[in-house]
Amino acid sequence: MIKPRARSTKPGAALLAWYDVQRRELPWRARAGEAPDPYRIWLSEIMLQQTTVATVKERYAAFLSRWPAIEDLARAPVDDVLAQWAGLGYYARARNLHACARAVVDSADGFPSDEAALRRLPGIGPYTAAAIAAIAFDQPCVAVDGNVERVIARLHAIETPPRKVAPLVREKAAALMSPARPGDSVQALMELGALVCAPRTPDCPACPLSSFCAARRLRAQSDYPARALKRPKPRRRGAIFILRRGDEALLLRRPPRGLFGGMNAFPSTPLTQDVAAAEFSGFAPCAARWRALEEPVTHVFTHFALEATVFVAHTRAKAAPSDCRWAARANLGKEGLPTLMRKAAARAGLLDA
DNA sequence: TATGCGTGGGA
DNA sequence: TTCCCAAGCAT
Repeated sequence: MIKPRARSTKPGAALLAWYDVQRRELPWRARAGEAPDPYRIWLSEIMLQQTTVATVKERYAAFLSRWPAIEDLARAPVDDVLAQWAGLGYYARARNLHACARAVVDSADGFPSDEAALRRLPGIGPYTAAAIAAIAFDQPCVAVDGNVERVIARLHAIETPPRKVAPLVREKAAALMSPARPGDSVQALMELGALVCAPRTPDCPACPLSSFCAARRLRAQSDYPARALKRPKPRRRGAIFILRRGDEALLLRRPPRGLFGGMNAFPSTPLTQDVAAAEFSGFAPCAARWRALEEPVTHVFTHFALEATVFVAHTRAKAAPSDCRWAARANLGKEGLPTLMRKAAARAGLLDA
């Protein structure tokens, strides 16, 4: 008795057939048969770096509405772009986005379609360069993101540790690409990872590649991809200082780099360091009658958890301490504060929580 | 190459 | 509560 052959189709073709039916309508995604807009693809790819589709959907619409074309974005002051980005995190993305817009608009050739040229632009790394080249320009480039790595690692039961797995994943992903439809192939792999081959509970019965999947044969889907060992997240303490001048002005500063680089922030202890309560006063922006609010604000970053005591003081001084500026309280919402700083402002009763 | 860099949601 | 992690990049 000959076993019936389940693999009637090649995996790459099965993947595309699945994508043609199951693909989501996304604001930045061209509909079938429509030409993609490189500006929109690029903007979405930058926003989507380490950020969920649900979050990006909301922010993308507002961003695109404000700057409909890359020339508009290039013309805008970088501070406006950062303010619009506030709350999205990883603020270097916004600085690089703006720098990239200016570089593209200043160049005679417009938006590059070549992976290598894209890779040279600020904020565009290996994944994003390949994704833009494939999706916006239909070039045969293999974009490997977290989704693709997971799909491929399971498909081939790859045991290679995460640090060294990239070349193999890339090779296996390339084998799934359709030469006729590179953009759709790339998106299909990512879509499969997002909708079916999910990190925790893959829906294998719904997967077009299930009959090819080594991890499924081993009944060990959750063992792939091999995960890096995690280090415990340090807990740090710090203080945030909110100085009020009368009822109309607040003291803000912009950290030049690092955490919240370029963003508006209240003066604080160096938040990436653990600072004991006894040391707080040494970091206040000026001498004043600082009053500590009862409940600290807590915030969890990628690499540490913070508990910050919020201090408030009033002053009548006109001059702002060095590195700082006065901002109208009424504009606080528009200034574009990072989420932690919004929490602090809310705790002080200056913003709605 | 290992680390720093935000935030929000789901299990 | 805690953990995981989401279309990564720069240095």
